[in-house]
Amino acid sequence: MSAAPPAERERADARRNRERILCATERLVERVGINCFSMDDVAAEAGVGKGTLYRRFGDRASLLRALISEPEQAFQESLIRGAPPLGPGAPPAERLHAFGEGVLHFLDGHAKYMQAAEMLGKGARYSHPVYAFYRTHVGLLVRQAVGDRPNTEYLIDALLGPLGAEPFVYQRDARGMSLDEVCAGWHALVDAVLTPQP
Amino acid sequence: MSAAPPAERERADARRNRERILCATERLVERVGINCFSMDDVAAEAGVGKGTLYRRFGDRASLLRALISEPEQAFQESLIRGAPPLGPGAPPAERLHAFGEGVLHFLDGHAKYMQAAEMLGKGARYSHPVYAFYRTHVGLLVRQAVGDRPNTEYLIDALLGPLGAEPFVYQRDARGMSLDEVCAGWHALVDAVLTPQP
DNA sequence: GACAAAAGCGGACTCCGGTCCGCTATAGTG
DNA sequence: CACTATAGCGGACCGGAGTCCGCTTTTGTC
Repeated sequence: MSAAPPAERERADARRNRERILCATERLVERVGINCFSMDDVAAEAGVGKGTLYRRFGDRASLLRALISEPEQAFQESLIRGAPPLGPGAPPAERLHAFGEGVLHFLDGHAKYMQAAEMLGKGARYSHPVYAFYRTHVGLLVRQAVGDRPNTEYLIDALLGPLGAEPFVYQRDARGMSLDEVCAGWHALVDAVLTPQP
Repeated sequence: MSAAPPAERERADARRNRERILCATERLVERVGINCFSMDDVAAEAGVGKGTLYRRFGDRASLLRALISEPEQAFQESLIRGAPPLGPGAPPAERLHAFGEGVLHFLDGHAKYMQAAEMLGKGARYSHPVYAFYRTHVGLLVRQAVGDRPNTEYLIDALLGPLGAEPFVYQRDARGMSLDEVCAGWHALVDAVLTPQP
């Protein structure tokens, strides 16, 4: 439970409260579910004032996101510097396949948080830096794989679409697809997009 | 301004109030923008009580959706019974291209409402009947075009992904794409998905 | 037209996310 | 250690979405 970057030097009480808040939130999520507690509940459970809560985590979505920022950053790290096929070294098409599978596995483990975070606050998904990061990554791999073609920019977004939390949860929970089935679909989509048109 | 189905027989005052509410909402949207008025404002502008507002339109999202239900239903109608290539008669691949272009044009005209409606209320997009309808339609066309292949279900969702209001607004407003560019992207995506794998 | 059932109405109320601002603890400085 | 500037704290407060329930209007019946 650290999960937030002590950007510069962090005051002692601030650090203490940050950790209290994150622990309290985790406890509440586990106890009553991610949508069944208010921000006041969090503040009370953490033993801090509401203002403190909001000073550190600007809103509910950010608070939930903070709970998974550690594994999320680890995943991003492994895209840039990890072992192939996720990291550099493998052929681009293979890395692209692995990227989607990685995201889907991540979602499978943290869907609750991701979905809640994506659904709060307008247009959260596209305006969040993580989308920009994924977009750059996928764009690079696509161009490495098949060169620059018309509509590449559009196709990048089309590829990223089903890697969002909301579509994933829909496929898994509403359509009853297994993680493997979703991954298989992803691979089919990647193959379709990378296959040259006649 | 009728836009709501008088499912059975509708009481006179109810009808009067429904129309008042819809008109008032439209006026407010035009005057201050879609996100800058409260439900109380609507009730006041319409000269009805808040309870009346909520009795008829269960929540804010439904109210906004009701404002475009007429053209939306017309579009759906033209998919089923309209002239080709949107309606029956054209080859399935062609109909699929036309379908996406139709949706994108519709979005371009009604993005405000669609986006607001999709972003309010959790998971609105996938649980809304309109998604099921589109899904069935696209599924039919894809199977008519290329038969039943593995992962077809996944690919249907992948095709529908970029036809949502949020991705469209992102592409148009954040990425600065023109409607034509977005449509071109859609066609490329359809071609990619329909092209047989080597 | 009188009556009763029920469909519809309206606004007070609750709950919650997010803001504001006066107060307090902290950490450098001499 | 005393002093001070300031980061951090906390809870009263606000505005808005959605609920509740007693009251009013409508409509069908005789």
